[in-house]
Amino acid sequence: MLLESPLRPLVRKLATHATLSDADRQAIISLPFKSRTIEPGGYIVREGDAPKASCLLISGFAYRQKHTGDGSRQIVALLIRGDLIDLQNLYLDESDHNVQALTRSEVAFIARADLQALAEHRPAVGRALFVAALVEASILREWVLNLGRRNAPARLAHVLCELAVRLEAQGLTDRFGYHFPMTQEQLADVTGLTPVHVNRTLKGLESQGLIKRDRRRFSIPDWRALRDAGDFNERYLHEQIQESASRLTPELI
Amino acid sequence: MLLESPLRPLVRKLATHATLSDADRQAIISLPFKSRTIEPGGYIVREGDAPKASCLLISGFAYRQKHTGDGSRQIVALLIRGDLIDLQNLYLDESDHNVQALTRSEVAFIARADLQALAEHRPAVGRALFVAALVEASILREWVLNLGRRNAPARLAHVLCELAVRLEAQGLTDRFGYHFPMTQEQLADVTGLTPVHVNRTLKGLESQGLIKRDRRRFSIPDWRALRDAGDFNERYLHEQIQESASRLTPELI
DNA sequence: CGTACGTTTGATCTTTCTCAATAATGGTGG
DNA sequence: CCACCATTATTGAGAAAGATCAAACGTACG
Repeated sequence: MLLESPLRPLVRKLATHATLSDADRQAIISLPFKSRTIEPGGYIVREGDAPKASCLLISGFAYRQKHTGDGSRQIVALLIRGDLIDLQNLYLDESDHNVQALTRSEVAFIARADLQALAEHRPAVGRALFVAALVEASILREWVLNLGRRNAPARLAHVLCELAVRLEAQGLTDRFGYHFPMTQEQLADVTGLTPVHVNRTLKGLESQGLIKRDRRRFSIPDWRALRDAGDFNERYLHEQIQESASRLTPELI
Repeated sequence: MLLESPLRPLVRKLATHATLSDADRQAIISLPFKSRTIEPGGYIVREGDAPKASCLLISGFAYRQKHTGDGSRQIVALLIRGDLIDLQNLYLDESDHNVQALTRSEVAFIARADLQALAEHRPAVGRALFVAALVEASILREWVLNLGRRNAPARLAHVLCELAVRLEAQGLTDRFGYHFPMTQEQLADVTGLTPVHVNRTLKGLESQGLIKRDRRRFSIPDWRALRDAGDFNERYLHEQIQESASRLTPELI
């Protein structure tokens, strides 16, 4: 029924938060789109852009970021396969932040009008898109809490937990953990810290046995311990799928 | 045409981000609702709630907040007249944060089904609600940047600038400034600082002539100076209304 | 095998927090 | 109107988390 299509990850993403019939799924997959490959560091959206298309991430990783006037950078969202890069620009006419590829990424561009039409004709899809926007806002609220009220070890642990859950929902983890190719400098921009402090903190988490690292691959030997260290409660992710007994199999890398 | 109604502020709010016909406006104002008064500190929404109604702030001030496991608090959004308190709960089934009244507030509760129906039958209204959610996310991104990458004086200045712009859009400023009845402790929970540091920082801003204070009333003698100090650029608020020549008249309190 | 980029480490400095006390302020009952 | 109380604002002194500066070490890759 559902043929393999580049838009499959979008269906999977929307379905983690809302209910979609097979017809809805088929309609999404049938959307006309143009696919483009973006190299690491390449911009997908620029602040101030007046975009004509809405886009989504088919493969790879990306992030949203903003700069202060003096040039320091803050990453305000992490995007993984299936995430809508440009839900903002479906109805807003000027982008308020940048989106940059973390790895080589495949991006599907869908005309605003097509997506808007689909949302109107298929209420379930419109609702799913709305829900996606609401979930994104929920994640942002948790990030505000993370930055405002947690110290460096908890902040990092929290981000690593969030990634574990979101990547798992997209089938991007294996029993050894997950690969997330972010430099420590970028992790610093996620957590509002300096790269030096990220380095020391990461080593601290590792020495406590809360995480294991091998290059940019992370594994979580004891999910509960990391969750506690990061004060992580996945409620804010609003994922419908049932909690699996074990998150990541606690094995060595 | 448009009778004075408790739902008027909602129309005004939605119209700052999207275009609504008179019929749309009338339809919004005609929504059935139940109004309730909440005392300062009272909860309007509690984390974990499964709400049956969506609600909006008719008068007064409120804020969204979350707690960490060890009990410290972070305010993640400020709500003023006309703001939708509960857009989340229009389509999500479990609240991920608390909403608490800052002052005595009047809140209108609208049945989820009614608002959902309106959004479906009147695409412009549905779009306006979607846009409201997107703008809220945009503000959250700016807050993440604010908390992650700005120091205490800039953080506070930024919050005061945002309030000036948003309150002005709702007609809640006068030429002397605006009244925003938040304690320094609450301001600390907004900015991720401690109350003591907020106090010192506020005094610092005042001694530099960037703000004036009288109780919980703020005035901005030199808009440009405060905007620079707070690294504030109102793009992220996505307000359609034209920039007025002067923000707040620079006069004494 | 050299270059560029990322990671790690050390030493020192700043911002912000913590703890503690004092001063205003607003509201209340007499 | 006044004394009293609770809450909020202010100030000081010392401590701590995280930033900054600087250098060395690894690793990938042409």
